Amino acid sequence: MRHVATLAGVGIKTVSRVMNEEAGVSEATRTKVLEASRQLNYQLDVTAGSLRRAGRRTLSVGLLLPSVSNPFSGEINRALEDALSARGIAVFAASLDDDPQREQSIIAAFLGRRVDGLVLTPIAKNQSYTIPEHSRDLPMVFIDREPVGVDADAVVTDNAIGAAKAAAHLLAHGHTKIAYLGDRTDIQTARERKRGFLEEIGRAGIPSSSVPIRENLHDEETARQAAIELLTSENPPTAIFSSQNLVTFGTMRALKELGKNREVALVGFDDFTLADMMDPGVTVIAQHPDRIGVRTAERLLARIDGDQEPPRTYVVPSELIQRGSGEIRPPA
Amino acid sequence: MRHVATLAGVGIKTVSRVMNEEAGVSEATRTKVLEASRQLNYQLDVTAGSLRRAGRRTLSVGLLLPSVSNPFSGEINRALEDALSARGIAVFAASLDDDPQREQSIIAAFLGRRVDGLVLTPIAKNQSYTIPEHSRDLPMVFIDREPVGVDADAVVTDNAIGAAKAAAHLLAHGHTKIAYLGDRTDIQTARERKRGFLEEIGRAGIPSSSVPIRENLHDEETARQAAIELLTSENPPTAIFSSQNLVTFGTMRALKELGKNREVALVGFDDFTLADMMDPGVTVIAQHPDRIGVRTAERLLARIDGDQEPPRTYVVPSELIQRGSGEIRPPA
DNA sequence: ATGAAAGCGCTAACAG
DNA sequence: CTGTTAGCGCTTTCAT
Repeated sequence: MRHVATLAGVGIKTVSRVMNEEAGVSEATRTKVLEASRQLNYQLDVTAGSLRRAGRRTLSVGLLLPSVSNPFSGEINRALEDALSARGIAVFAASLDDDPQREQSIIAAFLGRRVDGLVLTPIAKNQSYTIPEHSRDLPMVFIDREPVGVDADAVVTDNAIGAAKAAAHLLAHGHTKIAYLGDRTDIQTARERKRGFLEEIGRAGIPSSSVPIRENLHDEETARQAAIELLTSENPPTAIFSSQNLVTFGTMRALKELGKNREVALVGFDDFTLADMMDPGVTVIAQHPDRIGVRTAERLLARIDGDQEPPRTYVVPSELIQRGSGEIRPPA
Repeated sequence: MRHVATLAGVGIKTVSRVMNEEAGVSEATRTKVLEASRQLNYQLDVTAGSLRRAGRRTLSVGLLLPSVSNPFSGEINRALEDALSARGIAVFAASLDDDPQREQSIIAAFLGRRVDGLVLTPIAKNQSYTIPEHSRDLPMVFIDREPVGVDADAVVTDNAIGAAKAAAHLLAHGHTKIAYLGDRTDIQTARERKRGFLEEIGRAGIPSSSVPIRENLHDEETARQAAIELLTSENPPTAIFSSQNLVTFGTMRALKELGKNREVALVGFDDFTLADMMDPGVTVIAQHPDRIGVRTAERLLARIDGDQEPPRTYVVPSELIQRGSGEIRPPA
């Protein structure tokens, strides 16, 4: 920057003004500076500037995801990127893998980079989210989980309502024996989905004690086994609601293996690629990770910009997508 | 840091040494400093340090992807994260969307953050990759594309060999009329795949002029239409090789619509989730984005560490995965 | 409209 | 083994 100033024959502060597009520079000097910086291939150093910038803004935020390779996370990452890059904010993403220790060190690493904000997406099992005391005033938005011990915004899917929609849909198609296949009970969203599902079943006058429930299914294989057990029991369900993608996949496998994929109805929570290409197409309660990401970005930016409203939780509605599997009727 | 030094009753440099785990600090003072930093919730500022650090390392790298929401990109991103975080290096990822303008501004943004290296993943159509002259000596690794105009390492899949394997597989199952459905011809990898495919066909003594070829298919819908045209022509192919995921999806749709999914063989380039759940399971030439990512990280770190070897291209082998669709035999 | 000086938090270089 | 000084590239503050 000094070099540019010298070459342009102006003070260093003028160069700073031009590079930051601040007002109060005559068009003539602006041109001079721009020309000089072009000649020298000069590029403003964002990080160096952060050292003195008001509020020490680094123009970067940290994003904690289950894994950057997970499709749901990817969508959120992308939506966030789009919203934040428009403001010149870059995002550091990191994968948690449900490992509390990893979580700690990632948060520490992000704090060490003085990020302007944090987005936390603990969709899976992880319980901790121990934000260091001293960074409680860092702008933060939680996704899919109500923050505990921190005052912060959250953006969540209407898990209970979505699950209730699934139940209502199956009930409307004549099912009365609908099984619930769920994720680990220590996951808040899983509990919400179960609650919504059972409440809707209850509203239909069906005692929840008669609902086949299998929980703590954490991967395709355990889900598949649970589904097979259910489906081969003496009084098998005529429909299944699966609370999460991997559980849905496992259930699909079980149905196919047993040749029941066209007999037993299935509604899964969470959409996935090629769901419409399955046999039959899989009816799902779709979340909208893109909208979640957009809303998250909006809240994070508001907080970064000094919004002092009391934190609240924003709900992004889910959507029932009919593709065939959820419209199968029970045998007469 | 000054505060910590004062509290611990030591010089600021000693604190720096402790925080950076440098040698030459007595255990006693080390403990004192650590205790003080704990009391003050002190966390080393990585970016501030970069200002004076040898080589001005920012301990961050930039990653340009087609889109962070694309599964292939996600895998690479993840592998990179794992390898780099072990060295305390954080990664900025950004999505290109095949937009050369966006590419330019992202590179500029990364340079403005003084990243220690760049990984460029231009899997798709994008042609430009105009790296500014002055950053030619920045450590850089290209993925899936030989760098043009820059001396840099590249990590690629064995596209031609993989495609040849697909052709050989179909030939071995008795097919002689195998169609090629390909992506845009301005994409290097697409050309490579076509070449490998046709060469293998040629080796079998089949004139390439008799091979039905449809190219410049850039999404599911155009691929679907092309496949339908081919399959409803007077002399339809008995097998199809699709050069890329979206093309494979479109082809699958076409086959299903025409009720030919169990008659016409299909091998797709690139693996995808639930490929085994299709009817029939889809045989693919799988790439290994994780291995690509690992190798990329290894090269990037080597360059960052000063490796001066002449740049070269590293090939990661693809793998044929049989799932049913590729093992369909032609009608007798 | 422009610039000079100070200093952000840190590390390199050099003392001691 | 430890500390002092200088200065990285920038923005703030305050002059002019």
